[in-house]
Amino acid sequence: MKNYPFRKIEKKWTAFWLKKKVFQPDLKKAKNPFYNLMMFPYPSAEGLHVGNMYAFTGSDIYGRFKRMQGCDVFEPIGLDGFGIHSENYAIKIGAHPMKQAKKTEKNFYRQLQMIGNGFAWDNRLQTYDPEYYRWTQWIFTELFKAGLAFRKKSPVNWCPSCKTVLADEQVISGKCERCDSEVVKKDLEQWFFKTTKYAGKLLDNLDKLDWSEKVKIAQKNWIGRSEGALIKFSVSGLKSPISVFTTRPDTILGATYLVLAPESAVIQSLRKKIKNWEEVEKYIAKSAGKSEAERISEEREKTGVELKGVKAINPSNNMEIPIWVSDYVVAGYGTGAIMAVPAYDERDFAFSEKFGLPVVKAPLIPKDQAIKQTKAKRTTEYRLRDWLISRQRYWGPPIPLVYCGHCAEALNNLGPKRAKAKGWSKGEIENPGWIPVKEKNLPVVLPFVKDFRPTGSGSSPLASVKSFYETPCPRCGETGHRETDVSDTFLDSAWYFLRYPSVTDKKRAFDPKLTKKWLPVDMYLGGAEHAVLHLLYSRFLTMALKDLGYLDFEEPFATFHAHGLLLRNGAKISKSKGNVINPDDYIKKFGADAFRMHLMFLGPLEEGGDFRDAGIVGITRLLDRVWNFVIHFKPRKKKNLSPWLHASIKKITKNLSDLRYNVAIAELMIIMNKFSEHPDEVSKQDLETFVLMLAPFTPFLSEEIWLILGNKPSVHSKPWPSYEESGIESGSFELVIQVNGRVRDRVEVESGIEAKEAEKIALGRPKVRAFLKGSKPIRVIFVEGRLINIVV
RNA sequence: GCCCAGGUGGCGGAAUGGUAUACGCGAAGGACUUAAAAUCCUUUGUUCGCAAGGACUUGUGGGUUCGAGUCCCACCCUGGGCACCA
Repeated sequence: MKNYPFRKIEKKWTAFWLKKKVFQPDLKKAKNPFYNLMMFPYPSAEGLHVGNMYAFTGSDIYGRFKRMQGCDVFEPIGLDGFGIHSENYAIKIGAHPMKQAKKTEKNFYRQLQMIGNGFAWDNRLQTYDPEYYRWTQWIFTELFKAGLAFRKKSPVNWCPSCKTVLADEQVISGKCERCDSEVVKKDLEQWFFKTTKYAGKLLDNLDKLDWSEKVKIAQKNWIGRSEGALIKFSVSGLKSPISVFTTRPDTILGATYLVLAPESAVIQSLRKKIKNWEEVEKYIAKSAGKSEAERISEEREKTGVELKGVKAINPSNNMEIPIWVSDYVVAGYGTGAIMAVPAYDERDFAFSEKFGLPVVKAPLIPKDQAIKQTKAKRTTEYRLRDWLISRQRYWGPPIPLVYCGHCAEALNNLGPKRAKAKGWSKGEIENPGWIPVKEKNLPVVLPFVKDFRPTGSGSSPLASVKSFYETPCPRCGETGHRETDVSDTFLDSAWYFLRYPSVTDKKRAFDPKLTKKWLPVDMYLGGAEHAVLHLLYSRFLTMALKDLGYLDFEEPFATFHAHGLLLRNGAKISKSKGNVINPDDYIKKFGADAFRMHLMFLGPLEEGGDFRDAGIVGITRLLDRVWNFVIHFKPRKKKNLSPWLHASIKKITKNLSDLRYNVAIAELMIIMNKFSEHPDEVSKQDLETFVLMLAPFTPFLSEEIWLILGNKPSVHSKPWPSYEESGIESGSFELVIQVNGRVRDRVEVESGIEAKEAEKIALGRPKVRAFLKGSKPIRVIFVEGRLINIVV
């Protein structure tokens, strides 16, 4: 038995496919478009991670399956090369990210070529390419003009190690998503995208999406809808009352004090009345300096200070109640103020215990009445925050806005109404002095800056490049000052799937005709870790672009499936554990086909798998057997498909649709085992059917043996084998005979036999008689084509 | 604490309420070989038995059912997500 010559074969077909553009659909003429998307990688200089290959292979198999089912499959790939990840790596090795990007790009595309995916190479894109980020910036200006991008000073997440602010979604359990450092709160003025505007839609649409359930649930929790009411508590001597948000207006009789978040503006307005102001101020300052982790690490031991000298009135019973400040109340949620009901809320109870406050178990009153009585307003609150989009870093698309003092003044003189009439955009009016760069002047090119490292000063390295920031105002032409922050990498990846079909379009971000034809994405496969990052941002951006009239759909991904985590010997794969797998080594040693198939055989794609080197020989054995069987194959007279194969086709087809590739591979092994047992009974059609079903898993080998069998390439554009239900039925089956639910005997019988006949056969069997011991059956259950159960 | 997913041989894992342990790895024995590798054949859940055959077995304990890995209840464990969001 020979080993199949994978090196030769893989080289040969890579060149052939490229030359013939087998996997490059005609995007304009395609009749049956199917957009098969996988999450594009962040290219690190270490090269393609085995986890990437696991995900890409899983996605590619599906794409190949759909292609054989008659779809024009579009399977693009690109590089998400802008951002902190690439930049931090460049810093580490002392290279410049701009130069480093070119190197990693070459290496990545080399590797992506090797793994045997059917990529549409003509449509690849890189987020750091000015031809790409030109349109990322255009999206920014469009959102800005529509009032969906705005500047705001607020306490934001700051990563001291990455020296930049981060979005809420990028803080994982109080730590930076990229470097794992503890994130602190800083009061800074930053750019945001108004994701909260779409909170309701982002949540409601989830029910309509065909997505992995766990991802939908993660998004649901992250958006976090709460139905409740705003209740006003008046404060003596204060004009405006304190408004609190509660989901439990029915508990209001038990509200014995109010609590304000330390950042609450209400505290400042009460300043003159507060007798212990110094103490209060000290507390506010102390909690401002705390990191998220610190607040949590104190084991939720409650802290706080009473605002002495001020009292609020509970509108339900007109009782005077004290007001406290405590950091257990979150500033950015609701109104940043709560009514504390220690009798019905654990957290309030803990606070009361600590400070000796009364716990009044007052009766509950019906919600509606409570709302009426207190003249409260029903509202819905979301946990979701606006997307903090600016970054004080170098390696990203410059935010395409210019600050102009003259325009700020002009706007002030005009007033908002006249400004609007004169054609000032919503964004310009709401963010005085900020003017978007005109479309024709995009991209704002990221200049080459020698010292690109983050400064830590709260501004990006671009802030020290005069030739960059000094620029004429796009509106009035006077000297303006460019925004020197760049945008979040996640903005690049929030729209890349829109760009793929239109990569060659120099005039628009995306061609309307191509977009209509190919989008939304038909099948998206990627990691569940992006549930509230990339997947949420993409949905937001699609909704925003739809409202701006650029798209006619509001959900970007019709179907999304999350693949599981690839482990190694039961442990997570990480550099620190030293168990990193380099796909290059395995491809060199076993071939891309064997490596692909091995990865897919480890377990169900959506559940992940445990990579063990030992197991790969099982796959190479199979492929060697297939190879030798084909090269020695001499078809006998028999031409038709063997009847037993119908059931196999059915199983494999179903398993591919369900992404249960491991089971499909097992079935392919069973077919090969049967071929080996009775080689003389294998018809040419049998073998070809097998090769067709093998093709999505082992594209190179399959193409070669397809040719050896006398067919023209490419096997990958041939129709998927069909089966007939009638072909699955055979003349007989094995009847299982149970006595009291336990299997006692089995016997081959004619298919289609009926209950009475089966009973007669069963009762005639000596084994069954032995178990019956002469007693008569009280009940007989017959399952057609399967079993008979005799109950005594 | 809350919300998901899961717990099946030595290991990865199969199983529309109907033959549990498919397929693969590993292991043991044999064939070929001077020998080894490769390959091929046989065996391989536990246990009692010389055997025929029996008993037990899908995290634990209950339940529904003629029949439960699968459905229901309670609990234990593992992995993931959220975490003072009122």
